[in-house]
Amino acid sequence: MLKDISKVKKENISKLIVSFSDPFRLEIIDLMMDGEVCVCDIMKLTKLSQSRISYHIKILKEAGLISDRQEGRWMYYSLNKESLFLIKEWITSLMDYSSNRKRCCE
Amino acid sequence: MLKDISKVKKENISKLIVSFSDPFRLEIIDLMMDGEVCVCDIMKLTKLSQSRISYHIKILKEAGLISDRQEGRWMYYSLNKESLFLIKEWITSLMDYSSNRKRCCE
DNA sequence: ATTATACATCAAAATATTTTGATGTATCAA
DNA sequence: TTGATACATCAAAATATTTTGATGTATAAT
Repeated sequence: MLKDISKVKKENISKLIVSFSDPFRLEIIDLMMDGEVCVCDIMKLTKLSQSRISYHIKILKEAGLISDRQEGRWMYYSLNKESLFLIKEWITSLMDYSSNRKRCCE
Repeated sequence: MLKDISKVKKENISKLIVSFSDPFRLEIIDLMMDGEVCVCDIMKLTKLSQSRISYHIKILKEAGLISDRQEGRWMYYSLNKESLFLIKEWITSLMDYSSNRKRCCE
């Protein structure tokens, strides 16, 4: 088991991964890779309804995956590199551990 | 938007990430980091019911995240490094893209 | 002040996922 | 060949997530 990644961190990871685990949210994340986006842009590009987008945005925000910035009536959303790094780190540690497997039930 | 990661690949990623996105599955994955495990081990270590474990195992397997190997009555499960690598690659590309953000709505 | 825009929030309905307990199947041991 | 073990599968119930449409709030333009 992972000993170097604390319980707290694992819970963060869990939330982050849940936030990733929806196809529409993946799509939104994908849009954000070109830079900041506002809800209006996401609407134009995805054809999802406004409240539906707001809902998914909220989940991404609560997981800490994206940041927002207000400018007048517009909200700009962008990816949080630190959160992405957390997940990457988690995956990396999984890979490291899984490379020296033992046998069980013996 | 990501251009170098194909649609097909993205759908795989989506399935992989969904398979990650459950706390019990994360726990099972965590157990697998010490090596192969059988359902009996997971039962002992997590106190989840057998069919419940089977259900989650099935999801992990269908996503391609784990492999199985039968030995008599025992099924041994282990993490698939290649799948972990796929996710890692995805995260990496997200990070690369998100480092040169543009502004939208202009 | 009034109206329009951009978005958030809410509650109800729709949908999807998970859990449970029962049953099924294959392997093994006696 | 009988019974036990290890696990898979199934259908129903429980639970959680998502969607919808309506309403709310803040900003901005007239």
